[in-house]
Amino acid sequence: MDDKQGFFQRVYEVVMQIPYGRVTSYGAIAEYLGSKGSARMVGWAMNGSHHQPDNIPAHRVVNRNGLLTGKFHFGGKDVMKQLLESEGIYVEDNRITNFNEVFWHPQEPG
DNA sequence: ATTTTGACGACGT
DNA sequence: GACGTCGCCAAAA
Repeated sequence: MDDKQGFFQRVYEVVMQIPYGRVTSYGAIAEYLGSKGSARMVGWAMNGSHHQPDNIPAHRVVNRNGLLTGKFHFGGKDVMKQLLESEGIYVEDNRITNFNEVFWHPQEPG
């Protein structure tokens, strides 16, 4: 909708489409956007997600290992973990144990 | 305009 | 299989 000012807005739209109780990886989003190698840009976009008008479930985005790499950006140290657990996602030692079960891919039903 | 960065990923050792 | 390095690419300083 409206004009996409850049790569960031594109990322936000995809992240907001992540279903409840599901997670995805930076690379998956980047690949969906056509820039497979720009997984870092996705994370960077998340850095600005806080000042976005919409609620960006950035806690549902983890790296390809299912590791909560960006948990430090949520203010607290275990905020991200608790958010994921609140959605039925099992997290242990900053890592999603059932990552394979809750993994979600953009533009795919599930 | 150039340089630095950065919540990653894949490959090499 | 753990650790190290390179590569990608776009935005902020």
